[in-house]
Amino acid sequence: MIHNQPWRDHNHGDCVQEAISRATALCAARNVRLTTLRRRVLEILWQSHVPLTAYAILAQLGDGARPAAPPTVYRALDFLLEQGLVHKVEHLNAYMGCPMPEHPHLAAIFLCEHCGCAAEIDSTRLAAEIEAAAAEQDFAIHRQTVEISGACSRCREQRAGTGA
Amino acid sequence: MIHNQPWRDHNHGDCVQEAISRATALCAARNVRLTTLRRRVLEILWQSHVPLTAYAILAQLGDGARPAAPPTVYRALDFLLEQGLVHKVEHLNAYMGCPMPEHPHLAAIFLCEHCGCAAEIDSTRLAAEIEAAAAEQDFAIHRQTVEISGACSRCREQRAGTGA
DNA sequence: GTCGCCGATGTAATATTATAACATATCGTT
DNA sequence: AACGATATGTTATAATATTACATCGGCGAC
Repeated sequence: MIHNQPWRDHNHGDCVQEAISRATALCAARNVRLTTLRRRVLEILWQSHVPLTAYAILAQLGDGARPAAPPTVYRALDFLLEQGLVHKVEHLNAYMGCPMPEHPHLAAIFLCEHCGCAAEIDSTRLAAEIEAAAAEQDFAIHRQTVEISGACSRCREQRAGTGA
Repeated sequence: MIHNQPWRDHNHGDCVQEAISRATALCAARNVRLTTLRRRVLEILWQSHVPLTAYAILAQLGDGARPAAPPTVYRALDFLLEQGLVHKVEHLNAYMGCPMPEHPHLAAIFLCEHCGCAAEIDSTRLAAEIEAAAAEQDFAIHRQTVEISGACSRCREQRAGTGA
């Protein structure tokens, strides 16, 4: 199942709104604090489907005068990662909002190298294959990363059109 | 298929020897140069099944007097990565030798968080699932990363034994 | 209420990972 | 030997992330 296809038209306001309301509900249910700072970081990440580096977030956190310091954003990211509200994109050393944070899951992330967009899919079969491989060697899974970089359909169409 | 299970007993000398001889043959066949420096880096990586950071390699490259400079090792790694002789482990910002460098392939890497060992498996079905997911959304794959961190069988047995 | 605790944030310094830019050396060919 | 191409050395710096300690702010105990 594909959870978002940023390279297809969509009402992005819905993405943002839903992400924030889910995060709010989830933190309330878990009795953890989605503070102003943490919510701001989450909002910044949801401004687009392009993953942002910690320092890109920092730049936006600065209140005009001076930018925030690194630990500020790394701590907020730590919290959001723990709660499953964001994923780290290892290929980019960047971070993105998770569209389905309610339950832990295998996040397979497709990354377009041209437009920078990231889409997360939830593939039951992919997860099952990994679990099977782990079971085969008696390996206890703690954390998984699946990232696929390449060219999304929209970018490929555009490039095909220009003969590129 | 599991290509190496470093947490099971094995004659590690065989790993090293085979890796070097395959690399040598492969570079000869491709008419690219496995220079002394590049081979040394590959040998350092094959000293164990624990992935090494670039700076850990650097420290070993130093000839006693002063350590080598970063570009030295990063350039060697670039070459080895291009030739498929090593993989980057994104979870660790580290590098490991590839046991089957002859053909490009999906490297699914299992990482033990206790002993540090890394094992690469080649799962046809896992690769097929990823290809299917990509095809479904008309995505052209360029690069893939699959990493599973957790506890290997040996470490789990040991910890079970101590009640930990 | 206010005292004290604890989690969250601010701040300064520094560690770790990676690259850019340019100089020098080495190899293979002519 | 002269040359071009590839590889390596060297210096500086960029980009990513963490440590350590100070301060703030909410919240319960009393």
